[in-house]
Amino acid sequence: MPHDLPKSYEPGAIETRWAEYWVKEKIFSAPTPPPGPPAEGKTRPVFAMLLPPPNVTGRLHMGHMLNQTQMDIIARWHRMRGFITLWLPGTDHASIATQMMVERQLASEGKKRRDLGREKFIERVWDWKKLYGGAILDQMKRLGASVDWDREYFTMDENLSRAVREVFVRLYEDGLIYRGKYIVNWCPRCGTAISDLEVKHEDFQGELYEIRYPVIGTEGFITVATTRPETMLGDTAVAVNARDERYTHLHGKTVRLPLVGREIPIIVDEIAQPEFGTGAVKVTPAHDPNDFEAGERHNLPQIDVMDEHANMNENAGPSYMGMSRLDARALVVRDLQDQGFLVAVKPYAVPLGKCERCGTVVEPRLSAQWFVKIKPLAEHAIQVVENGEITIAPENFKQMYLNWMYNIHDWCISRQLWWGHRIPAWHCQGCSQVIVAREEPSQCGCGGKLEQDPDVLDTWFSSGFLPFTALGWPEKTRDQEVFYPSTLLVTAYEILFLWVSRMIMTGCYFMKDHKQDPAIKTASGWADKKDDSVPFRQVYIHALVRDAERQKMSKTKGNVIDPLDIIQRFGTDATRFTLAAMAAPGTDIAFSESRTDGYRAFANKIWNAARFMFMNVERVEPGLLPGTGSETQPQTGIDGFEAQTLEDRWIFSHFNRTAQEVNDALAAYRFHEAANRIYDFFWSEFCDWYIELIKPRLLADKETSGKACANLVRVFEASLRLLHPMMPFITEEIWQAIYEGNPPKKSIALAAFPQADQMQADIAAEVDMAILQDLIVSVRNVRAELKVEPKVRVPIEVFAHESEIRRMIEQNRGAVERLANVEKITFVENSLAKQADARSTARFDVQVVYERKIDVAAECERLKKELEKMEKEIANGQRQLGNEKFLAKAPAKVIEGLRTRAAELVVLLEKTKSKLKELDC
RNA sequence: GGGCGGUUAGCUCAGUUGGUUAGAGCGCCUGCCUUACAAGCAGGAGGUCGCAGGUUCGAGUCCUGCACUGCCCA
Repeated sequence: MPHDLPKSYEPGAIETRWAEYWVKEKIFSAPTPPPGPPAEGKTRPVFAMLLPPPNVTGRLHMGHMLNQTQMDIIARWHRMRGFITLWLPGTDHASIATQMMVERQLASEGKKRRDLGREKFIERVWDWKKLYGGAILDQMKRLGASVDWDREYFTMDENLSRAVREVFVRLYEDGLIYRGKYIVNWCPRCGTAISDLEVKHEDFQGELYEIRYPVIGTEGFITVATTRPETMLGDTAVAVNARDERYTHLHGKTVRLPLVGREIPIIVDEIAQPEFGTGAVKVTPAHDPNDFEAGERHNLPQIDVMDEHANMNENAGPSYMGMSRLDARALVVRDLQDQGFLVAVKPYAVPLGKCERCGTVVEPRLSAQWFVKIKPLAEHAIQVVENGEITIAPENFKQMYLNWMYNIHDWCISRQLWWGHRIPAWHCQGCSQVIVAREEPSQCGCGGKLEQDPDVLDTWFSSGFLPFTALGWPEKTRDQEVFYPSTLLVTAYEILFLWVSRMIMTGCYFMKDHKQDPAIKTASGWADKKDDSVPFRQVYIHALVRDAERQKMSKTKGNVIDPLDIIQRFGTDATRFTLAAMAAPGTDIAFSESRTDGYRAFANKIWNAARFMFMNVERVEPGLLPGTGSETQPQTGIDGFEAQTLEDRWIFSHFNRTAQEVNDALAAYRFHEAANRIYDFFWSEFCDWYIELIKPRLLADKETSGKACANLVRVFEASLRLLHPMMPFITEEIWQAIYEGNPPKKSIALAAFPQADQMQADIAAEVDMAILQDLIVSVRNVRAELKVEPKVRVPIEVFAHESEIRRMIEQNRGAVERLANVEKITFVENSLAKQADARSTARFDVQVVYERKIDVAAECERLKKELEKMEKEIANGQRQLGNEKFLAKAPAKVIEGLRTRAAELVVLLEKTKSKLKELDC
C-alpha cells in the first residue's frame, strides 16, 4: 500500500479488494479456545452472535443490509476491544420458497413435481441450491460482514438434519408434539398447511349475506349472517347466544338447511354475538376455526365441502362439486335468491387471511397435522424475559413479546411439501400405529408395512434450534461451553414471534442443564446472569427500512431500493454509514439517497485528508509511522502523541471525548449517535480546525514539522480505528497505506479500538480553543458583512477582558491571522463595544479596521433581533434566579450555569445597546 | 375490537433520566477554484416543537383529552 493514493475516491475498487482480502486471510475466523486457563494469562471475553439465516433463495435487500450493518458494527467493535468474536453465518432451506423456485423451473420445461417423484425432485432442488443457493452470502461479502466463513452452515446439512430429528423425537417423547385433526390455515395454491404467523390479514370490501333457514315444525325462519355463503353447504348447526332474547323461543329447535335439505340443530353458544349481523350465525366446523371449536363443544359433525385446491367436493352436492370457492359462492347466492332464502346483501369489510408466500386467500381447512404443545415451553420463555435473563431493546418490544407469549397458541409444524426435514414418523399400514423414531424402523410390532409420514417440518421449526444445533448439539461440544448462550441477537421486529420467541422457548428447553464456561462467562461480563439455557443474553430489534416517502418497500409497489445498486453508486461505506446514522432506536428509516450522497462526501473528505497527510509525510519525513496503536487489548489515548501546542492539546482532548461518546453510544446500540459523533469529530474538528491549524507547523523547520507531522499521523491513525466499525473499507485502505503495506496487524479490524480516559480531558485547552474559534468566526463574519474582498488581509483590533485571554490570543495570533485572513492584530485597552461594526462576546471585542461602510439598516435590524433575543433570555433568567423555589430545588450545576450566563448577558446587552446607540437606530 | 408508535426547520430526521440559548444532513441565499478535498471552503436565512388543558420553580421532554397518521395482533 503506497502513500500515493489516487486523486479521487473510488469506493468500488478498494471495497471489493478488501472484502476479498478479509475472507482469504480468514480475518474473522474465531478458533474455539481450549478448556482450562489460557496460556497467555487472562481469559479473553467472548462475543457471539448468530446471523439470522437468510433464505437460500433470497437476494440481499435493505432489511438485510441494515440488519447486517448493525451486527457488523457491533461485532467489529467487540473484536477490536479484544473479545473473541464469533459471528456465525448460514442460510436456511426455506421449504416453500425453494420448492416454488424449482417448480417454476420445472414448469418452464413443461413438467410437474409429481412427474418426477419425490426423490428425483429433491435431487433437482439440491442441484438448484448448488447453482444459485449461495448468492446472498456472496452479496454479504460485498457488505464486509465480518462473519466466520469457516463455520458457515446450511439448515439441511446432515448434522443439522440429524439434530432436528433428535429434537422432534425428544419433544414427542416428552409429550410436547402431537398429531391431530384440526382446523389449520391451508394455502390452496401451495397445497400445504401454514402457521398462524404465515398468514397476513387485511380487510377487503365484500358483502355480508343474510340467509334465512326454515325452522322445522314452525312456519318461521331464523336468519343468519355470513360473509362466506358457500360454506353453508357444510353447516351442521345454527348458533344463538343465551342472553339474546330474540331467539329464546327457538332453543332446542332444528332447522332445514336450504339447498341441502339437511336437518341441523339450533345451538346456544357464545360464538353467536347478539351485536353481529342478525345475532344468529351458521356453524361450519370444517371451514372455520371458531366454528370448529363450537363444533367440539356441541359434538357436531364436521362436513368438509372442499378439496385441497379449495374447490367444492362431493359433499357440496352435485350442483356445486368441482367449482372454485368463488364460483360456488356466486351460484349458492343465486340459488338462495331464486328459492327465497336470501334476505339481504350488505356491504361489509371482510377480513381476509392471505398466504404470506403467494398471496392466495387462505382456507381454514380440517386436516391431520403435527403440532407443538406450546404452553409448557412458553412458561420458561416468559420467565427469562420477565426476570431480565434476556433483555430486549428497545424496551417496548419486550412488552410486545410478552403479550404474544401470554396468548400463544399451539404451533402447526407439518407442511405438505417435499423439500425440508421430513417428519421422522412412520405409519403402519396394518394397525395404523404411528412410530416416531430417530432411525427408520424396520417394521411395526404387528408386522405391518411402515410408511414414513410424507410431510416435512416448518422451516422455522428447524431454525428455532440453531443457537445450539449450529454449535454441534446434540453432542456436548466445547463450542457450546464457550459460545452458548450467545451475546446478542439483532433482528427486525417481524421476526420477533416467528423466530426469536421460538429460539427462546426451545433453547430454554433443550439447554436446561447447560453451563457456560464460568471463566469465560465472567470475563465476558455476564457473571450476574443465572440462566445459561437462554439462546442469547440480549435482543436488539431494529427498525424497518422504508423508501424515501416512508412507504414500506414491496415488489408490487415497485419501490424496492436495491442495496447493491446504492452501493454501486455511493460505495458500501457510505451506504453503511447512512443506515447507521439514521438508525435511531424505535423509528423506521426512510432511506434517502441524499443522505447517502452526503456520507459519500464524508468518505471523500477522509480520503482527501489522507492524501494531505501522506503528502506531508513524504515531504517532511518519509517512512514516518504512527505509534504501534495496535495492541489487541483496548488502549486509551493516542500512542506516541506529544502535545506541543494548543491545537494539539485540544484535538487530543476532543479525541478522548469522542472515543468516550462513541463507546457509550455503541454499548447502548445508539448507532446514530455513534455515527454522528464520529462524523462531527472527523469533519468539523479534525479537518476544519486541526488540520488548518497545524499547516504552518508542517512547513516550518525540520524539528517542528517532524513533530507536527507525527502528531497528524497519530491522530489520523487513531481516528481510523474509531471509525472502522462503521466504514470498514476506507479505513482499512488508508490504515494499510499508513504502514505502507507492512502493518502491525493483518487488518485494522484486529487493531485496538480507542478507549476513553478521564485523565486525558483538557478542559483548559477546550475553553481556550473555543475562544479562539469564536474570535476567528467573528472576524470572518464581520468581513463578510463589510464585504471585504476575500483576498484582502485586514488589520483587526482586539480588546480582551482578561489578561490571560489576551496572552492566549497573542500566543495563537498566527492562527487568527491565517484563518481569518488578518494582516495584523492590535490589542487595545478599552472595550470596542461602542463601535458599530465590532463584534462582541463576553470575553472579547473585535473590530475589523476597514474603511468600507457597513449597511446601517441591515446592521440595525440584526442587532435589534439580537437584543430582543437577549432581553427575552435575561428576563427568563431573572425570573428563575429570583424564584426562591427554583433556587431551593434546582440542581446547583443548573443554577451556577444560569448565573454565569446571566453575567455574560449583562455584558453583551450593554455592548449591543451601545452599538445601537452609536448607529443611531 | 385489543395493543404499540409517530406528529420538531422547505425535505429526511436527532433531541438519553424534565434543567441554561431546540440540533444535524440535504435543500436554499451570498461570496470564494484560499494547492488535501467544488463530493470542497467561508458566511447566512429558516422552528409559537400537531391542537387544547394540566402537573412543576422550570415542559419539545411528564399527565389528560382531541386531531391526523403508521404498524402489530384478533
